[in-house]
Amino acid sequence: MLDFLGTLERTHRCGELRASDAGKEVVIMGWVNRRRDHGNLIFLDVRDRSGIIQVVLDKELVPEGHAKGEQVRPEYVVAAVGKLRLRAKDAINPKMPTGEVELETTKLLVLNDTKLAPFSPADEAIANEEVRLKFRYVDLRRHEMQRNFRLRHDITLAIRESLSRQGFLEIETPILCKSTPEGARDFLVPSRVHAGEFYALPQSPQIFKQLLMISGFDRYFQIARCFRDEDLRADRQLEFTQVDLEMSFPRQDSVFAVVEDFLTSGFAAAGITLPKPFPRITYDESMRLYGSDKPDMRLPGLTDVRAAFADADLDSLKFDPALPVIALRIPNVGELSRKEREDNHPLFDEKKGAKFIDDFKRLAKSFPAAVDKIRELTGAQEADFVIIVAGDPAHHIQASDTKFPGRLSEREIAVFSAAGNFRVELSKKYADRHGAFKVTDEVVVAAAANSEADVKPGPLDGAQAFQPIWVTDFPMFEYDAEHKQWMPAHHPFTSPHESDMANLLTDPASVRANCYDLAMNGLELGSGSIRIHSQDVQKQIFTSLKISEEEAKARFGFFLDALEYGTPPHGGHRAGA
RNA sequence: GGGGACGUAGCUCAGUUGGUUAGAGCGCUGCCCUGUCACGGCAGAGGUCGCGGGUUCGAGCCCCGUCGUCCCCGCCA
Repeated sequence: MLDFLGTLERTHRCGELRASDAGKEVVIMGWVNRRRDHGNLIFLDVRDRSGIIQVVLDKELVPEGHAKGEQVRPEYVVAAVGKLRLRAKDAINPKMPTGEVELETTKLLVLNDTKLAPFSPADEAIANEEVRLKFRYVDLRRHEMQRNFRLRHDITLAIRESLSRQGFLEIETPILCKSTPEGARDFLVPSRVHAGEFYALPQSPQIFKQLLMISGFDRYFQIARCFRDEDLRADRQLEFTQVDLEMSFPRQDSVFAVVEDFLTSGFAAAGITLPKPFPRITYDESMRLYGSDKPDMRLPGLTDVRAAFADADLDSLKFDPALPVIALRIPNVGELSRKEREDNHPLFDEKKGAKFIDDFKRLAKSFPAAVDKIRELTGAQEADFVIIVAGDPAHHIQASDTKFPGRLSEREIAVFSAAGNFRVELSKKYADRHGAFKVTDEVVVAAAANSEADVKPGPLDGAQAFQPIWVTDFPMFEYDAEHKQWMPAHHPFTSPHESDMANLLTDPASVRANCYDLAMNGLELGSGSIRIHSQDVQKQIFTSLKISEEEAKARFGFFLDALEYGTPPHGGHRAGA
């Protein structure tokens, strides 16, 4: 028989109770996490979103309460009334935040019973995804899930506060809308009124936010839901959330300052301190130093050691002398056996037209002078694992050899990125040995522990663990070999560098974009650009993309019209949430 | 669209070369227990080995098909 709640009111959340509350008359309500029945003495762990408190039912003192405690099972909903008391010294549980106290119960109400779910929120091992989703409401009772939701709330609140403080207005944009030509497949919603026609769900608020700038809202942001009907991955969902923003009259620096502020605020809400301002690197430098446009800077970068080799050396090693010779080193990996090295071979992508030498010892025997020089250039220690990556003349990839002053050719990029990918794969594989990722794990664990308490301890220094960096000056276009045409690397509204405009038609590969990514630890956190605000430039871009006027009109018509009605210079950013 | 792994008790999983009655831990049910906190003790229930077909004297195990789940590639401007 269930009890009625009546006029009883909760006085505290379970997890909030501390030694300083001892002596108080307390009413708590929640779910039974575990029951420990000692016959005449029963302990109930009662749980709500704040945590767990031990409720004691003594048959001698409260026979009715004890009798109810005997019927109670895990996940029953109960209310317990009584006096909070300090536990005896030898009964203190240092593993629980509430472990110094317990509730000496005078009255126990059973508010609801439960069917037996296939798993319990108190379980250590978690059930498979399918079962968890079917019983989502039970799964979400788990401490870890409650903590994640809370953390997300804290972070988005901090982001809203930061952006609002910086003069941004949060504005919602339509969900049911016209299909816009972005990269992914649209989700479609059939229209009841217009049979046979469909609404599309937005892949991002890109067009809307640019329209808002044209409308004079000046600074806009939105924590926006985006929809893309593409195949899933473990870290990719059909609907996801972005922090989306756009501002008028921006310089690139002003966008960076805004993003750095909301991001550091968000991390601070998770108890992690990021140093401001974030470092910056151009796309070309990033390719040169990390072989990637989203560098992971927790480990040493790449070193071009071409100069260490005489031309004759390169010839006998069958390295392409026109391309960089790259040393990549991963600290403290130690010496690898031949078998271990062979197991690593599949991690290297030979299709990029590059080859490698991973037997540094043998290289030292044949080319001692070169190896000395490499050690000097890379600062490699005895215990470091060093691999040489170079262009393979036998494996020429299809690429133009055009080179621009101070910029990388496609073929160079191919070698750098082959080395960069290898660096990342090997870093993951030998994470235990170099230990550079461990710092991150430790900070994450510590931050998670912080977020469990209502009052957070001091912030953690995440400077070593989380290394954000701006990557700037991306190429404007990428060559799509399959369709034999130039494609926008970002999107077609990204503005080109003013100084590169002259090459738009003659030499698309050389044009840099006012476009930037924010990378952290080898992941892309977000990206953005300064947009095109002039109809003129926009037309030139379409021309170089070989998009005809009719086609442009059909695909972006209303947006191009809008550009003709007083569009301010504007730019923005979006970041995954 | 392509590739891989998996599917055995409510949950997490083991099951050897194809061989008698398919196991463990947790959970569940009953009984005992006044200081536990992943309480403990005793007893017990619980299985269409995803499904269909085949090979075999004999299939959880081998083969074919099928369904489902997860992961990866393509895809995600």
